[in-house]
Amino acid sequence: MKVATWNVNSLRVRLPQLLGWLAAHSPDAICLQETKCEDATFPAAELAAAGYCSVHNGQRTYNGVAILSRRQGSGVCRGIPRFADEQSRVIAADFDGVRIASVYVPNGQSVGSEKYAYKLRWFEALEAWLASELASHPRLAVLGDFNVAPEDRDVHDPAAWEGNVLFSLPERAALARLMGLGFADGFRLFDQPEKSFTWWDYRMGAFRRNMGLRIDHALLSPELAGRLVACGVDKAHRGREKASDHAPVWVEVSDS
DNA sequence: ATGGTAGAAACTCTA
Repeated sequence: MKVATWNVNSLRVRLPQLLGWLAAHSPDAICLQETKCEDATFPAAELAAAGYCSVHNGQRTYNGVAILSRRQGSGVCRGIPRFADEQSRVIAADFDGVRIASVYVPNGQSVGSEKYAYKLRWFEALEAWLASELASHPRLAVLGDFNVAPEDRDVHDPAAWEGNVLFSLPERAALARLMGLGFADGFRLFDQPEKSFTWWDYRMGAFRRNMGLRIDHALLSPELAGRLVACGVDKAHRGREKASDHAPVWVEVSDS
């Protein structure tokens, strides 16, 4: 079973690239973030024509998460239960005995801002929810844009980023606590190229200079981690025309 | 030096 995650930065703008990626990689499921559209304008028909079912938690202009899948999901959950949030940042569903969650953690804007405080509160709610999800779903995969680089090696220039949003210690601690529930970082279960990132700013020629951060992650419950056979980043996408500022990340889980 | 670019939407916000 191949599962991917991709912050598409507008689904309608990125639909041609998404359809191309699905045709080339044929994932069983893909988690999307920043669809930036309401459910009413979600391109379900075009995706169905490409062979994918979809579930969406959308909103106008900002945010928006979805899961596309070869087979129909069940038990769809929109948002973090019992956490009041006007922003559409979570959707989860069951696919052939695997619980998949697509998450879009708040960016946080800048350390000390109101949006940063919201990000830290949001992480606490996510952690509490995922603790109960882990207890009820042994095969749980949480994929998405976490907007946090976990370690120095996940940042092109850790000294320059130290203390900045996406790499500040409170954010890294929040992600570490969440991982402490028992999740594995799928990317680090395998040898990876040095300076592997998943996001590069559109500005200042950041991609050309590989000035990136690894902030998109695939977290696996212990049972799924034990079945993981590969994980990678499709960096090639980021160099193409009309690319998202994020590259797709994918994991391959053994079916047996 | 607080820049630069992309997207949605509506003359500005978010990332």
